[in-house]
Amino acid sequence: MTILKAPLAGGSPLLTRLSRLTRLDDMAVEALQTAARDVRRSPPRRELISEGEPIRERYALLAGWACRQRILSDGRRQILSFLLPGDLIGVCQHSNPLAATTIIAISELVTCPAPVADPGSALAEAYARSAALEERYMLAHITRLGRFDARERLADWLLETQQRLATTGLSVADQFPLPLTQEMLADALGLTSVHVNRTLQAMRRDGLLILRQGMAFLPDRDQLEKLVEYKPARVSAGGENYATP
Amino acid sequence: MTILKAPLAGGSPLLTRLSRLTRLDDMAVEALQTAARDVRRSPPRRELISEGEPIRERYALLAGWACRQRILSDGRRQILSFLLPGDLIGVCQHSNPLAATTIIAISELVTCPAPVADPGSALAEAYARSAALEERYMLAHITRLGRFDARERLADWLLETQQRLATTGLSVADQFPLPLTQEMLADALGLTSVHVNRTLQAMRRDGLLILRQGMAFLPDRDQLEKLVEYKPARVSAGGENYATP
DNA sequence: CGATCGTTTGACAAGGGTCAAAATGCGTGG
DNA sequence: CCACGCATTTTGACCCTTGTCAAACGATCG
Repeated sequence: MTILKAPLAGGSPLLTRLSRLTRLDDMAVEALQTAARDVRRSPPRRELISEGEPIRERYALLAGWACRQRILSDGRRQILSFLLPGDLIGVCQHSNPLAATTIIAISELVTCPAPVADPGSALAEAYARSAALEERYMLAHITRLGRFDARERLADWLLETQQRLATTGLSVADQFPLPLTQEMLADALGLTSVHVNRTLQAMRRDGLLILRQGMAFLPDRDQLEKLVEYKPARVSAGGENYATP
Repeated sequence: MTILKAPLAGGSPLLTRLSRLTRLDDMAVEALQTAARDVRRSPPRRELISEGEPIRERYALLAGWACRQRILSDGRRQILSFLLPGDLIGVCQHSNPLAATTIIAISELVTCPAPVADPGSALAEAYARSAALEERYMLAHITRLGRFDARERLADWLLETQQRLATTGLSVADQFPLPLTQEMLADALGLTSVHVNRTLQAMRRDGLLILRQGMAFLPDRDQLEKLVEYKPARVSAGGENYATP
C-alpha cells in the first residue's frame, strides 16, 4: 500500500508535517493536496517577503531552504530562523498583517499557496500548532544565543535542524542536507564565519559531525544531546505524530 | 469626565493595551471589564506556569512584572521575555497546549482571568495582534542577543521596555519603574551581572540613563535610538492606536 | 546589630572577533 | 579538458570584549 508511505516518500512535506501536528480531516487533506498542485519556483536570493510590507500571500514551502533575516545599517546580519520544506510562510491570525521580517530564498525554492483555514477547522488547528512550534524554535534560539557557547550553539542547532528535517522525511539516520555557507550559520548563531569554521573543525575532530558535499551527518547523537540537554519541541498534550501509527 | 482618562489612569492596563491594538466592540470591553474584577495576587518568585505542563488557565497581568525563563542543569538561566501589566499569559490558539516556558513572578502580581474569545470576534483579533506583537519582541530579542554588544543590548532593551510601559500609561516622559536586579537584566541580555553593572555605569556617565530607587529615566532618547536604529514594533497596517484619537 | 541581598571594584583569563592572506572548490567558457 | 574567476573555507597573528573569581561596600529587614 502506498498510502502508508506516501506522506514521507513522495507526498507534500506540508501535508506530512501538518498531519504530525494534529489529525487532519478529509477536507484539510484535500485542500492541502489541491494547493500543492499550484507550485511556483523562486531562485536563490529572491526576497519572498520584505520586512514592514503588508503580507499579501501565504505560501507553504515545498522544497528548498529559506531564512528570515534582519540587516543592520552597518551590514551586520541576523538570521532569525530557517524555513524548511513543509513550513508555512506568512500565515497569520490577524487582519492587515505587516511582515515582521524579510524572508529570502537560500536555495531554489518550490512553494505553493497555503490554503485558507476556516476558524475551528482541523486545518486551523494545524496552523495554530505550527505557529506554536515556531514559537518554540524562537525560544530555543534565544536560549542558544543568550547562554550557549559556540560549540553548544552548533550542537543544539544541528540537533534541532536534523529533527525538523526528519519530520518530513528529509533526514534519515541522522544524515541530512545542509545547503548553508559557514557565513550563514554564523549569522544565525551570533558568531563570525571564522569562528564557526574553527568550531566546526573541532567538532569534526571530536567525531561529533561529518560534513561532505552539502550533507551533514551526526555520528554521535548522544554526545551532542548530552552537551546541550537537548529536548525535542512538543507543543500539545497527548497528541502528536498522528500520521504514523 | 473620567471616561477619557480612564484607560490610561485607573483602567485596566489590559483594556488599554488591547484597545490600542484593534478597535474593541462593547462585547469585548465588557468581557474585559468583567474579568478585571476577579483579581488574584501572587507573591514574588511564585511560578505561575511550569515548562512542559499543560496550560490550564489563561490570565492577564494587571500589575507587577513577571518573566518567562529557562534554566539549564548547570544553573545558567535565560530570561526569554518580561511580562508587563496588560500582557496576556497562557493565551493560545490551539487545543491541549503545553507551556513552552516557565513563568515566574518578579514583583508581586495582580492577575485576572483572560476572557475567552470567540473566533471572529474583536477580542480574538486583539489577542491575535497581541500574539503578533509578542513575536516581534522575540525577534528583536534574537537580534539583540545575536548581533548587539553589551551597550547596544541595554539601549535597545531599555527603549523597547519604556515603550511597552508607555502603552499602558506606566511610563511618562521617558521615566518608568524598573524592578529588576542587574542579575535579571544579565540573564535576559545574555551577559553577566558584573558586565551589566559596568555597562550601566558607563551609560550613566555618558548621560544615557539615570537610575534611582527602582526608577529608570532616559535623558537622551535620540542618542539611544541612534545607537541601535530603534524602531517601535508595528503589527498591522493602518490601524493601531484606536484608543487615543 | 547581624544577616542577607544587591551593587561595585579589581585583577586576571579566555572566548571570540578582526584583519589579511592563502588554499580549496566549482561553475563557466574557451 | 584546461584555465579562469569567483565564492567559500582555512589558517595565522593579534586584540578586545566579556567572563571569572573574590572581596568590599551598601542598603534593607527582622
